[in-house]
Amino acid sequence: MGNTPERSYCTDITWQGRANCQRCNIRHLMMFSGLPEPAFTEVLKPIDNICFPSATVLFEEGQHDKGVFSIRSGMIKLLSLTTDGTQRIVRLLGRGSAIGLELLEADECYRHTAVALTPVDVCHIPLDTLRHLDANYPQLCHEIRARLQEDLDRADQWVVTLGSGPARRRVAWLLLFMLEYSNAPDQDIELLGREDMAAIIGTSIETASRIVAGLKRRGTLHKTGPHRYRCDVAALEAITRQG
Amino acid sequence: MGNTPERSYCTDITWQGRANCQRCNIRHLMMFSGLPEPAFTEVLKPIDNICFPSATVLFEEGQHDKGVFSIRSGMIKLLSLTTDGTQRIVRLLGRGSAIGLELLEADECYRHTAVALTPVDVCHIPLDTLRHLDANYPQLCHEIRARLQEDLDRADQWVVTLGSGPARRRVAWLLLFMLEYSNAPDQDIELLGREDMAAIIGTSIETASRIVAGLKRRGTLHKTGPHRYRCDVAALEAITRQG
DNA sequence: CGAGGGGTTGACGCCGATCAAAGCTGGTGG
DNA sequence: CCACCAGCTTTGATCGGCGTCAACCCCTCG
Repeated sequence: MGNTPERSYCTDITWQGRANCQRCNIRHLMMFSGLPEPAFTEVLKPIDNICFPSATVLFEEGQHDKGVFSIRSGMIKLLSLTTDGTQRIVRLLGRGSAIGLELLEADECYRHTAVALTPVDVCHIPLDTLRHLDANYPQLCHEIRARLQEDLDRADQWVVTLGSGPARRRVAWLLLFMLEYSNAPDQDIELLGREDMAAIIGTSIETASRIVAGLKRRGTLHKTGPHRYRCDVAALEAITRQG
Repeated sequence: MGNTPERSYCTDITWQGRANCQRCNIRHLMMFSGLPEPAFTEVLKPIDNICFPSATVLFEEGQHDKGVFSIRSGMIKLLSLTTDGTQRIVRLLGRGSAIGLELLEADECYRHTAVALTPVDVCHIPLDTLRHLDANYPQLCHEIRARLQEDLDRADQWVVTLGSGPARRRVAWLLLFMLEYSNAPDQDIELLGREDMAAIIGTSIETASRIVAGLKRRGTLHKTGPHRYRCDVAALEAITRQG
């Protein structure tokens, strides 16, 4: 309860407990940002703020009733299994995104498995709470709809950019997306593991590795820390165009 | 104004004019199905029912202000251009689907180009009309949200099934989707042109052609009319699993 | 029935999958 | 603080699948 309660309450990675959406310092990014004050007090209690370590499975495809998560920080992958047993990553989500909104529709079960790629800080909203708000505050439906539209745009973008063309070009797109998603201050990103990259661009692990290794040799990727690399954006964009 | 006005009014392919949503014989499938009666009279006039021949471009990526279309019959493809100039088809849509809902979000421009794959019968809803209804009838937002969720599910499914694995398997998936989308009474479908198939599964035209030709030879596809083929569903599902 | 455009097929080369092995790197415990 | 280990990354060799270019065929529509 010092001078910066908004920050110390829930972006502290060690803190776990009741969410305080009114004070939330990234509230403008979150799903409830447009709700009137009464809705906040009404809804405050059942919403939990939780931190999970990297690699935690938040939920699995086909499950239900676990509720919706709103991401405060960190990155989460949504994946499905293909008929040959390998995983395919369908979307990457970060700060401000919500996952599990599909529970609001009739069948009430998750369409994907959600796994943390980094330590994540999320708010958990029980389905009943969300339904209640959804029924009483029309503004929330618009907010959710906008998020679905964003997800849809992103999914379509993946089909177009990561779903065709030579593997080299797809890697370039992926790196550019990572830069964008992580809001990198300079042009540093934390590289994904090769297995995840392969599951995103739809190639073998070895191919992903060969291409990344090539980019490093050529200086397009320059190491700045453990798993961190600075990207030559111009070079990546060039690959995006020619191959 | 005979005995079957619902049918003769607007499923007649030669008729063009005012939409009559109240009498619409596929109204239960359409976006306005949940609206109260006053909303219908209020909204009736600005909505047009239109038929377009095959290959018509309904709108193009980046345009705005043309409004939203609700599909009464026929099939429409949504496509984007890749960086190398070839088209990539992102989604197929048929009866009951809406296209252009992205206009409701802030930037108000289409994300894709929409082209009729067959003769289509659509209702055209001006953006202002939709906005007005959206603001006054909360039920409509839920209806639209459900449609976005469906589109999202379909987009994700495409990434997983049509975005990886050998070309043979992708063609099998595509044919199974076509069967599902077209609600084929028996297991007949109208095959797409090879260029469209290639743009959906992300291969060259020749590869798509070779695979389809192979399926014909093997009897998995059996000709029943011009461009029409009966599918051996079991065989396609087998390909889906093994390759 | 006749033209035209899409569909099919062949030959060839390259990209990327696969299998296998070696090199790094970060984390752990002495 | 250093050595070591496990898992991840990188690299090599080989092979099959798919893209490309080109020619031919056939079906569809007028």
